[in-house]
Order: sequence, then structure tokens, then C-alpha cells
Amino acid sequence: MGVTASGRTRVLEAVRDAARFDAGPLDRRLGYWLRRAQLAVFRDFFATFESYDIRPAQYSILTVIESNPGLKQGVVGEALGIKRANFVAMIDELQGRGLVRRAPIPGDRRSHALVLTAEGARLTAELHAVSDRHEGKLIAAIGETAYRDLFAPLNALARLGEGER
Amino acid sequence: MGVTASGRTRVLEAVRDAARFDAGPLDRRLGYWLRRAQLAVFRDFFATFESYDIRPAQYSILTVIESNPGLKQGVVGEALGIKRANFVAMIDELQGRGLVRRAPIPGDRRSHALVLTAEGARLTAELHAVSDRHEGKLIAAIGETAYRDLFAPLNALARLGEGER
DNA sequence: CGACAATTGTTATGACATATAACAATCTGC
DNA sequence: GCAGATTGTTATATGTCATAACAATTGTCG
Repeated sequence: MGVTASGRTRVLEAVRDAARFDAGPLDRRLGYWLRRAQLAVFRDFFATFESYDIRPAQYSILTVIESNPGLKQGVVGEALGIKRANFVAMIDELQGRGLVRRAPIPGDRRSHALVLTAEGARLTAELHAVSDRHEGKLIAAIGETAYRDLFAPLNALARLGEGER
Repeated sequence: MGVTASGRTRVLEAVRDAARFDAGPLDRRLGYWLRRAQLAVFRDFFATFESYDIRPAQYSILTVIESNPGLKQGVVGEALGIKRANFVAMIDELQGRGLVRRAPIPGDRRSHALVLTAEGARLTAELHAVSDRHEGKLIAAIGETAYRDLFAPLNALARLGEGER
């Protein structure tokens, strides 16, 4: 417990030049930097999409429905890692804004098939362009090579706990 | 309304093999994969630290204080990107658990210097070992090379909006 | 010195995201 | 036809992030 012995002096030293900061073991903790990077990227997302009132999750939902029209609500949610209980309100809002429609599925009256409305399809196409601008800022920040090489490891990390299900 | 014209057929097709799923443009959206990866990594963090009742933010706070004893409360929070309003309750809890102490700073009765208690120092050392196990699982998932190469770009991304302050 | 501005910690509050439990309607398998 | 699974839904709790306002204290400057 060397800390206790020299505690007082070390405190005073640190207070004196509080400007200096040592991340310590933290700068080799992947989760920490993933979190910091994700927050910063989302902040840029919000800034870029400001005039559209679209959050990241909403953009991802619209994109998945666009690429997979008619998927059951639960499947879309699961694909995005969103619990179905939380997914309901999200679809409610997109439907309320006239972007998404819950269509009946012949043969299963429990489920809903999600499809984009005409307006939803138009907006989603526009959002892709906006998203490209956002992505461009990320590339500018880290370089094309690093950008390209990020996807594979992030993908692998995202599948971490997949065995346990 | 081109969507309406072919809408019905496409819906039925998609419903038929709902198992298939196309991420579409989403798999080239860095923010999406950052988020997914971060959530999965945090889930593993929670699993690994289960018996300690320690969240990622708490571990980061303890680590920063350990590496920089005596830093003012606001400085520690800012270093971790935590707004000082939100930081208060976090320190309250760590203090309540006897891990952190708010020490007076001579010459400034507004500020508090944060230091680990003996118990806090002991626990933090133990947490580093646990964190190493956690980190080992991440390395196992993506390989040492990819792991090592992740830090630089994540660091750069985390500094994205830094010019605007 | 004394008014005024800036800093620091704090409280209160709101918007979101995430998680679980319980329920009704519906479907499936036997 | 009945028991159990599936699907969407509601309700609820917790955690994270953000902003505004305030009191105490400190710094600035005429």
C-alpha cells in the first residue's frame, strides 16, 4: 500500500499541475475508446442530420426496411439488435410520420410486414446522400485505409456474445 | 408511386424467406458498426465484471484517479468526457462505497481533489486484472494485429468535434 | 477595496436507450 | 381441440447524456 504512505504529497503535486492528465491503463482499454469514438461519431451524425430530425436508429430502421421490404416487425428489430418491446414505439413514430407502413401478412394475423411508404422511400434515398457526407467526414478524420480496415474487426466484435444464445 | 405498383409482390417475396436479411447500405456505415461493437464489448465487460458490481464508467473513473491522484473533480470528469453535472452522482456513489475520497484543496474551497481510498486502490488493482481478462477475450475475437491497430483510428474519431469548442 | 464576471460543485429536469415482466391475440403441433 | 410457442404490445425501471439554474467561492479590474 505505498499509496497510503506517500498519499498526501502525491495529491499536492497533482493538484499543482492539474492540467497534465495521464490516461494510464485506460488508453489500452478497447471498450473505452470504442465508447468515446462512438459518441463522437454519433454527435457528428446528429449535426449532419440536424435538419431532418432523424436519429441513428431511425436511419438504420429505414435502411433495413428499404433493403428488405415486407420483413416482419420482429425480424427487423432483431436484425438491428433492438428488443421488440422497444421497437414498437420506434415504428409507431415512423408510421406516424408517414414513412413506414405496417402491412398485414396473409396467413399470420399476429405479425406485421414493414414497408416504406412512397414518402419514406423518397426520404430514405435522400438520407443516404446525407449519410455519405457524414461518412466522408469520418474518412477525412482517419484516412481511407484505416476507415476501410475498421469494418472487419468491428463486425467481429459485434458478434462477440453470439455463441451464448 | 412506383413503390405501390410493385409493392405487393415484393412484400410477399420478402415475407416468404424472412430468414434472409440484407443490411444494405448499413454495412458501410461506420457509426452503425461502432455502436454494435461497443454494445457487444460492454456486454462482455458486464459479464466479466459481474461479481464486482462495477460499470465501465466507474472503472474508468477509478483508473483515472489512480493514475492522477488529487486531480480536481471537474478535471477528472472532463478527461472522461463526462459533464460535471452528471459526474456528481457518480462520485457520490464511489465515495459512498468507500472507494474514493473528496479531499479539500488548499487555496480553493470550491474544488475537491479526488483520491482513492486504500480500499479503492486495492480494488482498482484487482479490477485491472479482471479488465485484462476482458481485453483478452476481445483480442481472441479479432486477433492481436487488428486489436493493436484499432486504437489509433478510434482515438482520432473520438477527437472528431474537438475544433468546435 | 468593492462591484462584477468566471469557476466549481451541485440540484433538478428532460430526452433517449436499453432491459425485463406480463398480457392478449394468434398460430403450431400433437 | 388443447397446450405451448410466437408476435406485438404495454408498463416499468435503470442508465446515459444534455441543459438550465443556483450557491459558494475565486479572480479581475477600476
